[in-house]
Amino acid sequence: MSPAPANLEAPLEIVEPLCAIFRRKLKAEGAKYTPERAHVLDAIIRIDGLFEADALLERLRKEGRRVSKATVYRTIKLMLEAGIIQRVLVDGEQAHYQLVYGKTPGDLLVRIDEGRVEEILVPGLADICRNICKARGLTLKGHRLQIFASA
Amino acid sequence: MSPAPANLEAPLEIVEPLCAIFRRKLKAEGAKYTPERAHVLDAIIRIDGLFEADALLERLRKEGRRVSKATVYRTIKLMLEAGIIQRVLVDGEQAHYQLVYGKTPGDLLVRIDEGRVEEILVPGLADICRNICKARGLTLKGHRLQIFASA
DNA sequence: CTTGGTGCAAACATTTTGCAGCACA
DNA sequence: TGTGCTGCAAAATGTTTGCACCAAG
Repeated sequence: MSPAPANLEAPLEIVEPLCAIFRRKLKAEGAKYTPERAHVLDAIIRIDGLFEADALLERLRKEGRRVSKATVYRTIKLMLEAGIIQRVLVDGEQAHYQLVYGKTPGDLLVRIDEGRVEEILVPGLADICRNICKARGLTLKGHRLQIFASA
Repeated sequence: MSPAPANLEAPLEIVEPLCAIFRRKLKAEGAKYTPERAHVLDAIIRIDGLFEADALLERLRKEGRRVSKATVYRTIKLMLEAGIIQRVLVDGEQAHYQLVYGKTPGDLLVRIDEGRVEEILVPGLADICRNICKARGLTLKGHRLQIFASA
């Protein structure tokens, strides 16, 4: 799977509902917007912050949605391709994902003492990265910053 | 396993050979500096940049060292604890590691078009992170930055 | 002897895939 | 009737662990 860079530079249209983006993507490749996919998207939208495939499945089950693990993973992959969510690497154990609302997805402040992860904005960082790329004749495609801190 | 933050603030003694650091750590907990562990350390030292457990094992095998997968993983864990190497999250597939020479381990420039990863230094970034932490009453423990770029 | 280390193979956790049956145009 | 979707279970990865045997003090 691809590196899934955070903070992609291409800004998205903000106003269009995620559901519409997803449906358009599905339609574009002859796929269907099924109830299961709707449930997954719905659950993701109501999660704030990061989520894992596992937790997402559990949550769906708790809400009475009968969705299989396979469908969750398959839907996650579709939503990654659609640019609705992106992969975030937090630890080496499992993949974490986060919703990409029109906004530039943020940098992360990781509290290593309590394990919480907070999304923050580091002003000027994108410019710093852009300059580094420019100095090498490269184009910035995104960045990912994690700050580790404790009390 | 713990998050393994990069760019730890505590500077290390630079001059002491890694082998000595490793032996001291092993001795401190009644463990032994075996030939297998020496071979793993030696191979890691000669790799420049990132490596994966898998590739490390393959390399050892090619050099005629008969080391098992289990020993490679176990040795990697020991070296993580000793602070000789650290885990870097590059993609969701497998763990990557890099050697920590007395230097502060650098930030990463990831060429998404060709898959190469280059270690770079982003001046001032540690200060930016420190200020963000300070503003929240937290102590900076490290950071990790990946910049994604293409030609 | 006792302690720790090794290799192997089995166990694990996460993610992907093959397949038979289902749903809907 | 064909196309895609689903659930299930099996497979595929990457990593860890249990165990029997080996080596060194």
